[in-house]
Amino acid sequence: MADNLTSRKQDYAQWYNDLVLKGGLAEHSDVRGCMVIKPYGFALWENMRDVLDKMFKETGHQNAYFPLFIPKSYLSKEASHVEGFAKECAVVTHYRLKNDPNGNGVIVDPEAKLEEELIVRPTSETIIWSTYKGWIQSYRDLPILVNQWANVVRWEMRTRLFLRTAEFLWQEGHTAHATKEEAIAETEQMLDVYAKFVEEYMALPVIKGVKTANERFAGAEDTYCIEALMQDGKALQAGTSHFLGQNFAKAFDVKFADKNNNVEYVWATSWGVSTRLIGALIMAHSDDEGLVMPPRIAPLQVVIVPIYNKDAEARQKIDDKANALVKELRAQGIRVKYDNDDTTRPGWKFAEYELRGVPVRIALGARDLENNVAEVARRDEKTKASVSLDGLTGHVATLLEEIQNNMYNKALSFRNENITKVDSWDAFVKTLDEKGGFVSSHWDGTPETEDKIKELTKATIRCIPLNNEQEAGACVLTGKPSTQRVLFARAY
RNA sequence: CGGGAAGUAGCGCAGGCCGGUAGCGCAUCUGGUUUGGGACCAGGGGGUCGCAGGUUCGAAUCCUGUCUUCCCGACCA
Repeated sequence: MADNLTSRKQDYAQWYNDLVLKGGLAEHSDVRGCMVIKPYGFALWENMRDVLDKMFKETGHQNAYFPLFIPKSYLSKEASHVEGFAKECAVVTHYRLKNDPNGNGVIVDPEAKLEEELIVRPTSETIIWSTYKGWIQSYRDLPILVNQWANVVRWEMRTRLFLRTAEFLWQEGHTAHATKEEAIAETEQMLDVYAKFVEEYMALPVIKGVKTANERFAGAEDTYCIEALMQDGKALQAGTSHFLGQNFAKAFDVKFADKNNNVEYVWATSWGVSTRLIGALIMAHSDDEGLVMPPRIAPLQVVIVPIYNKDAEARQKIDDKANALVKELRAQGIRVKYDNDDTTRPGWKFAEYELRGVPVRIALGARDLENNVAEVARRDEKTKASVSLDGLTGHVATLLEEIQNNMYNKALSFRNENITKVDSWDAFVKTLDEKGGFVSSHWDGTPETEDKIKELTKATIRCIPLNNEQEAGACVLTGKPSTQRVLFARAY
């Protein structure tokens, strides 16, 4: 059914919006560019957050919390950093309101102007490095491996639910190291953590790579990224991990004495993923019937729907069996709900849980009980099967894993089919226009050529894949010599 | 910030050109019948038509301003 959903073919952007809104994940707030994440959407984020948080801790990190506000002057201490963020910062200029003498509610009290204006963090490198200065004197204070879960604000011109909002939730890891090698290893390790999370939990294959100078984080020496492909053929950066060199240590004068009593600047990394991942999840897996959640992070993994009839006794039997199933499934750690709300009918519930992307649905009626079976439907393939009630719990647990794998494999084939090697300019443009996806082409290595290609095609270099095959070739635009292919795509 | 579209009941929309007591579908509430893919019958409730001015005897409708949202661009996680 879902006759009120826009199809992907009709209007991909509208389809995405419909899913977010009608799937109950989020809605627009009264504040421009900001969204309300609804309980179902937040449950998804919590699941993602919990898995990531565990992975961070397993790799030796601790959580901390730094302020929302950053003194304006801090941002300007690192030149390229300020250049990257200055245009999108919200600024706090006053600390008090007062009653409008003209009776129009409240106004900003002009006498409460801040001596130094505060910016609302667009990211926290500056406040954190000014803090780290006080934490680090000796090599024995290193490394510092800290993460924070926070909200940040970037005043975007144009926003889209989850993909780009003025305020968003994320985590930002900020680490400090004694050596360059150790910092680079940390950067790579966290990229691997992200890739593992996105692939194994979100069922979304990614390409690990390095950004070109144009696409690099403001203030980084190197930006590593994971890039994913959406169903409309556009790429989406799913996470980034930055090797910051000594840029912030120098900007904030953070030095340490090494074992030989030499004073050196500290090496830094930062890395983050945001609620944008939810946008990636939606656009990679969902279909024209609604959301499709990967079981491992789905807020609800299984829903049981009773098929009642007039017979009160039969109804009681269904309830009893369903409640027993819930108990068994919960004991297996499966997130399950028994929806015996009698104000909606089964067909309505089927459509509703499809829209919300619940991986497995179990329907249970009097007829099933007589035959000792249940109807088990899987969301990813939209198939139904009659399954014996004996051992149903085990069946469901296996099915959830199968759905997880199937979703990953589907996304992987799609991704692989949409990486196209292209060696001529005409084919490059044609591939972008007609097929989309990643275009693997030679590039002469200059920012000028990258800019020119972006201007002509709107495609950017998404990344230079890690462990990229070296191969002599000619730049797709300029014909100048090149040593490797890079991945171009139009991107979110 | 440029181009386009739109704001009328919780949601989706009609009405607007041609000013005259605000309507439809869904949802909601009550009662009943139902329940294997978004049930049916009967009855009920819900609106200062985004906001602020103006024109007019009278404005959802005409005029001016303003705010918000969506789409397409520029910018970006």
